[in-house]
Amino acid sequence: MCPVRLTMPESDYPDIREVHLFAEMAEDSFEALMRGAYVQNFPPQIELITEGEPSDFLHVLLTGSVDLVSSWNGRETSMATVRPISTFILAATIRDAPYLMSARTLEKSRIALIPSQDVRAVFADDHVFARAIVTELAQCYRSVIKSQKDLKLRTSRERLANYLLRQQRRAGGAAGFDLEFEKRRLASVLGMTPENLSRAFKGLGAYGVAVDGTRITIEDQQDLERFAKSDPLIDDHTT
Amino acid sequence: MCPVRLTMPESDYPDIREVHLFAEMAEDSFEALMRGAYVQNFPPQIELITEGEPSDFLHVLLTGSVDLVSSWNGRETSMATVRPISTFILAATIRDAPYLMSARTLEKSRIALIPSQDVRAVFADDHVFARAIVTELAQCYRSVIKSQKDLKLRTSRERLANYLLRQQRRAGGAAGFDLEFEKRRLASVLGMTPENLSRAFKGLGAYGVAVDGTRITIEDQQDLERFAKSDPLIDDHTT
DNA sequence: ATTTTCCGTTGATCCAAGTCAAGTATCCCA
DNA sequence: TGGGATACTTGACTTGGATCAACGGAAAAT
Repeated sequence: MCPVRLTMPESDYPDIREVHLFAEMAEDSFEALMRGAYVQNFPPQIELITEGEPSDFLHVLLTGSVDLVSSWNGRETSMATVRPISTFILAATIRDAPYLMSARTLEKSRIALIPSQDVRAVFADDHVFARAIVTELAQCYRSVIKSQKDLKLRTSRERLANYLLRQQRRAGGAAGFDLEFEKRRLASVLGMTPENLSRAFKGLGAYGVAVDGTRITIEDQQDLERFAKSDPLIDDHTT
Repeated sequence: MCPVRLTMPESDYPDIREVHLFAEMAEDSFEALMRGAYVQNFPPQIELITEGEPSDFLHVLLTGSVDLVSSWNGRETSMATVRPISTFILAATIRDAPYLMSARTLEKSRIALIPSQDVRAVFADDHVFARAIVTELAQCYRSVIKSQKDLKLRTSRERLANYLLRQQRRAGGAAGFDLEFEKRRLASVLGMTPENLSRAFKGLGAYGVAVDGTRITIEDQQDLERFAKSDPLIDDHTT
């Protein structure tokens, strides 16, 4: 059960380099970051960081998946899911402020930990890295705004319809595809209860959505699109 | 009715310098920014920028107030209210991406417009400015996350209770204070209808909240706080 | 002063979504 | 292979919040 801690093997460097944040930076700044970094393997369902605690490391998810959740007054909600390869809790690292979300592994995950102070030091040194951080943060900001609009402007059924279309696209665009995670978490991400998600799926049956376990088939693409009314200013998470 | 456009008078420099974003940067970078900048006076209820359009200027609100709203499928919601002196739509400027929100003056407002390309140019040149942008963006990001948690984890009455406590604090902490804007917009900010806001206020009467027009009096501070269960990870917008 | 307009409140009703409870399916593991 | 979790679904019910319509009051306009 106990995670194994080791210094970063150089074989991981290329993977990390692929992340936007580190792609363009100078080689020696990159190595300065990597020197202080660790890699750890975590089992599923481990709480990596806890809401409210101070942030000491920038995390880079190499393999596996991580759920970012927040809670208040006994309620809990899933804010986002992190997939490889990408960083998380960059904003807390930068501001040296407490985490606003807890992070929990969903499956066995391999995660690189870069000391926050190193990130800040290299930031001051390397223009290109600074620029990348700004771009990344602006991107994160815009993503949350989109998700906020989704929440405030749409009903749960509309959110699900748009989610399915986005997921379909990510899966390659075919009529049939699989959900990327279990329904209870999908419900939480979409801001509803599992029971309601079931009913929302059923409600979308009228627009040609067929569900079999985690397998989704969109039988009438146009009909669903007409219902969903996707909008790049909400649903396109690449800009 | 027509806004008057003029190059930035130097008398405005000190005001803008006060904004975190510009406070620490080198004098000549600051002046490089100001040289290309304009100041305009706008009447109330003018749409300054429109959701979906490309972003050409970073805006700095000098006096007045601006509402940031988003809409979809005929519905509209208020995402935030900007108060002087602060910038808005920084993320769109940085990413050179379309606005995700429209901006509309609420009252007569004086606004500085800094060409986005100048911001990006000075950014590359001035470490300190780059650092300030990162800090600002991280702050914005964390603000939206907090607001997202507020929305997903609380009922409308709980959101109102916490809003009142925040507003009370901002107004100096006395038991009596004024709402900073009209109720219909407050409703939209809190993600509910005006009718429901009325009822939420009435519901908070049981916890010692008295309402007279825009004047709020918190008669039993402890009782309201017990109900609101404020949490710095949601309600403290300074970290 | 009187009309107009707009904001806020209230009541009645409706709809979406959460809750509770039970039942089914599936997967894991002994 | 047979429990025993656990996830998912379904139904009945409750609740929160939206909608619609009407009304009161204050400010602006005539």
